[in-house]
Amino acid sequence: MNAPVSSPALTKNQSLVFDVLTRSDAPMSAYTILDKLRDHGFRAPLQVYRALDKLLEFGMVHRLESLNAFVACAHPESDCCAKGHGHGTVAFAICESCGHVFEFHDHAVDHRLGDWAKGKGFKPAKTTIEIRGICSSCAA
Amino acid sequence: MNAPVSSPALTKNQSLVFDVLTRSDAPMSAYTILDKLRDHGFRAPLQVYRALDKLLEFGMVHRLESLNAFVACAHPESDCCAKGHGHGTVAFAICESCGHVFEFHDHAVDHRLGDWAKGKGFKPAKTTIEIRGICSSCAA
DNA sequence: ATGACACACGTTATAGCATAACGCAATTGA
DNA sequence: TCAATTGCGTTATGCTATAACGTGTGTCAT
Ligand SMILES: [Zn+2]
Ligand SMILES: [Zn+2]
Ligand SMILES: [Zn+2]
Ligand SMILES: [Zn+2]
Repeated sequence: MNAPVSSPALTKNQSLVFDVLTRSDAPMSAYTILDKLRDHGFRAPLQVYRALDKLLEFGMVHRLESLNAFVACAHPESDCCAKGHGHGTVAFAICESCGHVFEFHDHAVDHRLGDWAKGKGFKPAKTTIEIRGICSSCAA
Repeated sequence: MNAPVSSPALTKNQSLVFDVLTRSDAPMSAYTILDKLRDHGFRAPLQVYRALDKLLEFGMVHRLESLNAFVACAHPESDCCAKGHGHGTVAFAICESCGHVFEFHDHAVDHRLGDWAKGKGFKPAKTTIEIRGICSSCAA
């Protein structure tokens, strides 16, 4: 199993941003994070974006492209092969009702897309998989 | 095979936007489209966004979430099952060097994600699959 | 120590993406 | 004729992200 890219001690700003994201039960935009952190001295978007850049680099946070928002990494226990983000592509299911995000990894999908790329000579750098829909709780 | 949602005759604005997208060999942002159409009387972003909304609804255009940009639909011939967008999820491979977008459909991926959703009781509404990377031409 | 460098930080300004809200005109169908 | 619908144009606004500047701090080789 590959290790994460790196995970040095977080700076103050990085910790603050990560804590806010971890406590949230839904994705947050950079500006929402900013508002949550004004009491802690945050004044400008760049303070958030710079922290997010690092957290993304460390694999501790994910960006949801279809929402322009961010979530703390939350692999389910079963995704042993994706621990630390050292391997494979992560997929997200996003409930449009409650906002909850399910993060998972699927080998078959991963390999299948990899095969397509190989067949075309396409070199993947980053793959985005996001399913928008309604979660079981909200559908009930 | 399912038919497209609908494809009535396009209005003038819709045709203009679609033509610009069709002629382009790379995705375009709404504002880039706007600039291309100033000579045709376009003055405001809404004119573009309203046309895009309809074209998306007709399945003639796709939005690339990871780029905040749009492409004309371009199924390869082999994707017989995805013609007209009546079935399945479309995936995109986006070259970060030349900007070219490859659109394709993969049953296995589609079904695999569907199975995950079924297992979780999640009702998918729209699925985004985008591979950012380098195409074979650019890697050579 | 001193200088060079890397890196996090703070601030201001700007760029880029998207929609709200208003009103008008043409079309359609009762 | 009279709604109801749809497309259109305009102005204003909001949300997302980065450029460019300078400051402070720690590390490390000289
Ligand atoms: Zn994760
Ligand atoms: Zn839900
Ligand atoms: Zn298509
Ligand atoms: Zn290329």
